Amino acid sequence: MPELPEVETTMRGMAPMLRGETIIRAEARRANLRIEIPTDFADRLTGNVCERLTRRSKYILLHFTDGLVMILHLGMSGKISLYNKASDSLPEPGKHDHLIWETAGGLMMFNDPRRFGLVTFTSEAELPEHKLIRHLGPEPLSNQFHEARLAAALQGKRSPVKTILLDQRTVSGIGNIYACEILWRAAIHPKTLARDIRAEQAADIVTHTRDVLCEAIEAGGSTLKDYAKVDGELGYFQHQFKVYGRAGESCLKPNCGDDIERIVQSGRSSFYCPCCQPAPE
DNA sequence: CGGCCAACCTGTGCGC
DNA sequence: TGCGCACAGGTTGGCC
Repeated sequence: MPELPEVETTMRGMAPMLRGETIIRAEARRANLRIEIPTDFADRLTGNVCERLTRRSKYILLHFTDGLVMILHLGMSGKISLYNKASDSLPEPGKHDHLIWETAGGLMMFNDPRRFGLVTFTSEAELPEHKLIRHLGPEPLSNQFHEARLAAALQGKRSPVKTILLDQRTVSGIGNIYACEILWRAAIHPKTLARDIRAEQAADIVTHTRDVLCEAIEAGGSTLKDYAKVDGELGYFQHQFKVYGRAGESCLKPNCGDDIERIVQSGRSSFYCPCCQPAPE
């Protein structure tokens, strides 16, 4: 489900309830998600103090004072629910609430119907070389992601440019929705072969990647304000997409208005404007 | 190595 | 109302 902006928003939403707080109770309500849930899930967390939260690509990282790092991925359908003990009524966990952890002031649940999400542990020292982390490419909002780097990744590749953007080794955190949004903004057809992308187009992709992700994070941040008062469900927020999911509707570029089309590329939907993003020969 | 596809799961919405 | 199918925002292992 969530791509970088949703994961960032989720992490920011969790932080106030967790930062500097001791986990007083934790529970794993099933043995596995996409991978096995550590059997010592509750033991490793209980009594531990969460020092800070960070995000790497689509992974949320909880850093504890004893050097433990909890790696959380929301998969396709993962959500975090937050409950403030002072103001919210605490619910009974439902069918898809797989993980629960609690501080003095709050309770959090990880809900994931499709179970493509995961939770695992590592240590601060081993984190950079962790199997799930080490292959990840640059963060799209960091200065490690730039035109030359993208151009190098596109160089000579026969895959469509969209496939390269979805490859987390190229740049980490872009998913199907934002790949569509980026290519629409950059006026590049999703089927364009990576090797045919010109230098200025690569530069456009970098710019539009930053813009669209930043705008979405801002939109998520404003959603968060509404959540602050009530029982919160993090991991999903309504953002206005310009092209994703708009098949048959009008292109929103000024003076265009052509109908958005949907095609399938390696099993995933791509949405594009046939006028603004002309097909490669 | 490059590139494609199935597989992992459940839920939802649609056409008949 | 029920049934079957298509589809959903991620990742990875296996195959050619």
